[in-house]
Amino acid sequence: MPSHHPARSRRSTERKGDLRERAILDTCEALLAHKGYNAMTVGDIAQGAGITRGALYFYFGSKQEVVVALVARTVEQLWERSRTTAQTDEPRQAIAEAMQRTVELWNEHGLVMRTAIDLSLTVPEIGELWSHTADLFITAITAVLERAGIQAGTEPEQASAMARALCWMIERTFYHASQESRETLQEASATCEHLWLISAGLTT
Amino acid sequence: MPSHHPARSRRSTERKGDLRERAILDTCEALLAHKGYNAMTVGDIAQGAGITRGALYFYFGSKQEVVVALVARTVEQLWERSRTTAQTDEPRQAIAEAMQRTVELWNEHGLVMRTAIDLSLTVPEIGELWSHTADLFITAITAVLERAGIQAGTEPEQASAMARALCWMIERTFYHASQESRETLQEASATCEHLWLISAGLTT
DNA sequence: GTAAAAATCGACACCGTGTAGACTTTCTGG
DNA sequence: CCAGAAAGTCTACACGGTGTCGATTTTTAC
Repeated sequence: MPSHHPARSRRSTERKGDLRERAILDTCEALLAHKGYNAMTVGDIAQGAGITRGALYFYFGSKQEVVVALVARTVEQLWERSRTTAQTDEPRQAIAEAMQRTVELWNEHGLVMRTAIDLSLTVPEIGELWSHTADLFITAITAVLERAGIQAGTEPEQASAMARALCWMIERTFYHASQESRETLQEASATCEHLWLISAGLTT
Repeated sequence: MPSHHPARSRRSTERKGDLRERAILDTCEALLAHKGYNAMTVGDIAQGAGITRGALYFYFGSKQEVVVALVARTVEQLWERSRTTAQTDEPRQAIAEAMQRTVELWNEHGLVMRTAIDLSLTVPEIGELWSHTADLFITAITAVLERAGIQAGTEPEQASAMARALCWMIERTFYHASQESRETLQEASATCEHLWLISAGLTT
């Protein structure tokens, strides 16, 4: 089994299998888009990637593992991006920028993100990945709220709990809106931004 | 096939099948609780209800249909209850009462509600049922916001859109919290209530 | 150029689904 | 009360998807 390349980044020339592995994930993403998780069969993925089922099992142990890898690939991009994004001090601006970034995220990766959310329950690995991602957002929102003067702490009416609720609001709102259209998503974003601003007491 | 009893309420003595039908749904609910939807097999349900797979297919056409019926049964209770609940004019009180009712709802039916949410995508019938339920909530929240002075309308920063976002916030927050404990749910409720109050401009 | 490692294939066993047909139990009306 | 119909139940089967295995071919490394 390939996978798990922790430190061997540039060992020898790229294995042929690495190509296939990517082809499998790409196919999986495409199939997910117009068949959905349940309808998508291991045979479909293999066929799309140009190999047989038997060969696919050389790379991944199951359909679930394929999807876990796909989610991991996407989510790592998210982490990467959020790490390299400039942090603004001014809360109003920070909120606007965060929402803008989130819209882009969902425009680009909405499908995989929705899949991740849907499978969080049934596939523990994905649940892990997604809850870690959510934690990053919650931490960021908490920081903005505190900077805007909301009392720090974990009690129900303090920054931490509020940030969590706002995170879920954004997740769910974007989840639904991203199934519609870009315009819907943009409007949903405006609404969320507005509610975030109000919650932070920044409406004067 | 039984089911579809629109107006024949008290026709003859209760059919034996009605008993079985309820037994099937009860078993399904129980299995859902400690095996989850995917792990639960039609054979499991039949066994739990004291019949064979073949007999179960007399009542329901598939596992999905069983779960749809279970969700429908639960959701009808919700509708029933929300219809018979007193409406309060004073916004602050209306919000407090709504949140209290919602906590009770999730305490009693959390499992089925989470299942409904999870399957909304894959089972259109359930998606229908749940989105209708959400609409009831959104309408109610919208009314409260307007009464509290938020401008009516469907633009991103007006009552309707805000209500939708708040509804998703509550749904998702309760979804997660109800998996933990009653205390967590109660705290989550307090946070949501706080955010709802702030959004309605009722914090003076 | 060759031997080990990587990749691929086809066949198989297993399990869950849904259907069919025969059989039994329960109701209903004369 | 009893015969025919309706309701309920069962066993057996066919199908489709999953995951495994051993044999075989291709690629890579020295």
